[in-house]
Amino acid sequence: MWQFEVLHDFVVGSAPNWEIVQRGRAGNTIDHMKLKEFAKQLGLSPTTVSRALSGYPEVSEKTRQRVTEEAVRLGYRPNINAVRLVTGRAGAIGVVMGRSGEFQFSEYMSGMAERLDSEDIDILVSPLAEQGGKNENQLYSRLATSGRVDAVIIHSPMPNDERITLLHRLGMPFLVHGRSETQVPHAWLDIDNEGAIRRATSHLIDLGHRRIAMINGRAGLTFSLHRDKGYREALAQRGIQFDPHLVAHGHFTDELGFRFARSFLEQSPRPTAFVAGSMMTALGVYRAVRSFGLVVGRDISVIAHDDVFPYLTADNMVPSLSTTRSSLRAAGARSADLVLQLLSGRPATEIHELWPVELILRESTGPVPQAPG
Amino acid sequence: MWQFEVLHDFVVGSAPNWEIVQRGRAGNTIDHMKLKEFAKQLGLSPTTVSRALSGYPEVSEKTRQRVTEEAVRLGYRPNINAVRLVTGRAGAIGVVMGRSGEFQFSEYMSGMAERLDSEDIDILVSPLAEQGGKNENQLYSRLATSGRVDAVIIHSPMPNDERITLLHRLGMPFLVHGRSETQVPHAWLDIDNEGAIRRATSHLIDLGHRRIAMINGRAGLTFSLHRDKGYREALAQRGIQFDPHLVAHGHFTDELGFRFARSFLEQSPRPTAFVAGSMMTALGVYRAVRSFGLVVGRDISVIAHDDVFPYLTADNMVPSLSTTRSSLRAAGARSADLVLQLLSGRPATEIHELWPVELILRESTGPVPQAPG
DNA sequence: GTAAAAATTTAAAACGATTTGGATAAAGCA
DNA sequence: TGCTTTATCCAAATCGTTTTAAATTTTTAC
Repeated sequence: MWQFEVLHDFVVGSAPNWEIVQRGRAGNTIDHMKLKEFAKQLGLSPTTVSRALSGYPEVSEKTRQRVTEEAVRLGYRPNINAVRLVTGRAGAIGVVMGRSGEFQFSEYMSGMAERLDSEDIDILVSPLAEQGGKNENQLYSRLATSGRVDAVIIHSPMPNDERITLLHRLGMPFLVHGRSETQVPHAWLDIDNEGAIRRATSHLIDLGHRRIAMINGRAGLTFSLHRDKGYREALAQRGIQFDPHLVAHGHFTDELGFRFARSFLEQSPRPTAFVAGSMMTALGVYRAVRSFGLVVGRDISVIAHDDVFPYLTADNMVPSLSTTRSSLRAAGARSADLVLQLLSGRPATEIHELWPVELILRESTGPVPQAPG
Repeated sequence: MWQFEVLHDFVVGSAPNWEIVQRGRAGNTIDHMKLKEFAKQLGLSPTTVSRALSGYPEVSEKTRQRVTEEAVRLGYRPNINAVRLVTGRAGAIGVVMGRSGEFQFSEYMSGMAERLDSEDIDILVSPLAEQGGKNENQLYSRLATSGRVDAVIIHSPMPNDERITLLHRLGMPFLVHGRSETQVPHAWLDIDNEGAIRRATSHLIDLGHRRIAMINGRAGLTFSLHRDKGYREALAQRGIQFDPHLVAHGHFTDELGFRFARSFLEQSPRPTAFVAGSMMTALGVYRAVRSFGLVVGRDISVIAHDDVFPYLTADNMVPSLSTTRSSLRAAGARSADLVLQLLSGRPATEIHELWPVELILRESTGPVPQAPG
């Protein structure tokens, strides 16, 4: 065994709060041209200028042309905070980031950013970092009533998600990334987790596997339930008895993938195939399989769900990993799109989108070995 | 070889822009109590109430007590957009998210969120997604002048980073996560990349390694240069000739880790040790080493830099991975802290923080094998 | 050529807070 | 007590837009 040596600890200091430094109007050093001034330079009234820039019809095309051109030339841009105050719009979509800091998060966000690039809308990541039920509700409530966002995106919903009821009651538009069974009408975008896992499981059964282990997401979340359902359906269709000892729930980490996989492989007879919840989980499963002196793709088949990350691809694993695949980035982009539709008045009840999931077979899946165990 | 089968494609529709639906004051369904109303209920003037809530000294403690209590009871909260307009503060810190969507991003953000939880400040992720130099400047400029943020955080700086000059010129407070060599004074928080890699490399040399390959970050970025410097220094100290054929630059993906490592291992004599830029890179390196029928920790030593991710840990790799380690989450939290200090008036020139990096030795590093090549 | 209709433009009133510059009440001092 | 100082509180101005309601100009219709 090698030496375990810690040479340094890093130092994290503390700091004073953001105190009031100077009273009086603060603001940035940058001083913009104001509407009044700009209008005067154009020889127009502020009203006309405002309308011209906002694209209202009461202004002649010739004037609008001139106004927009001059705005660029003189560098006039409306003060966003004044606009927000008077219109009541915030120009931002809220996303709540949990303390756990999921690695999927940035991929989804990046997709959103891609779509919002052309709009004048920001993403507000709200540091509502508390965990757990009650407090979390309070925090969503604060976000919704804070006036900082025009809409909110809810992630990882549960079948009966209080956040949905809450936001609906508060009249805050929101999109659920995932699904819920609440009666409350709500817009959602989800991938077909049930179908994906059903197909993956069926395929494994087709290959002769009978003991198929399933490493699912956190218990209680809708997508975990859907995946569970798909898994059970596939088994039931082929008359295979469901075995609760072959199912586990938890965060998508390599650590849990490893631990769960190991505990499954210790069983006798051991499973001959795994359905893994994420790429990280799959890494753990691969490691566990190897630690038993077994070979993925020959002794043990593995299918994992892949959200398509640029930094970790199924094709590159050894052996290459069979996956159910759906682009999280695309989902992020489309989510942003749907939120914009929501804000432009499309009723939430019309916004339901279920994406099919690809099943891509690679080297990690194969026929069940002749003499298992 | 297994079948490669695509069963479905997902469908991404398009959508109309966020058009003007109804004119007239929009706003949310939620109608808050207003200051005037609230003040009247208390029998006080708006001025006093405002001051009481903002913590100014001109109000008696007794009154302040009453005001804050009643505010909670009656649910009064100042309209944030009115506050923003009048104070000129935005109550948000801006972060620009590149189109590439680094996996490290969410960990850093999560750290920021942790620190900002107690403050009334948001993180604004600006969908300034364009790539490349010129355009990116424009986009930073827009963010800085938009009035949407009070400060900006710059990531992955270059030694002579235009963004720094730009933000300084615009008078927008900012913190550099990383370092730069610009003359422009600026606040920064960085880890000691040079020292970390110097130490890692030295350690490998101590173990007898002479051909040490280095998979670095993207070329031109300050931290890549620092790491390069540390690497070269370590070699120079021991009189080992620097070999440019043993150095590569690129994004931190398993793919590049694999490809670079393979190309190095094809050389003769081949390297006996690797310094890898990130955990993902390390995954690729492990894979490449195995693909040559070699064993990490015996034939080939590997040290990688670890930003401490909850979902992928060095201890769990097989063999466990020796790392230079520094918590990105902690850096995020501290960054938020420093930005708050900056906003409260602490001069940028005083805010320079260099964090030492741990070197943690595990199983992936060992003495150079007797008959290499 | 004039009246009515349509197309432009505008002055002034919001939006909801903070801050200025005073006013009032309470406390301190001779 | 009377005067000054200090501790509280307040009315009105301000932040920079959008929107209302009304005024002007231009076009159309007869």
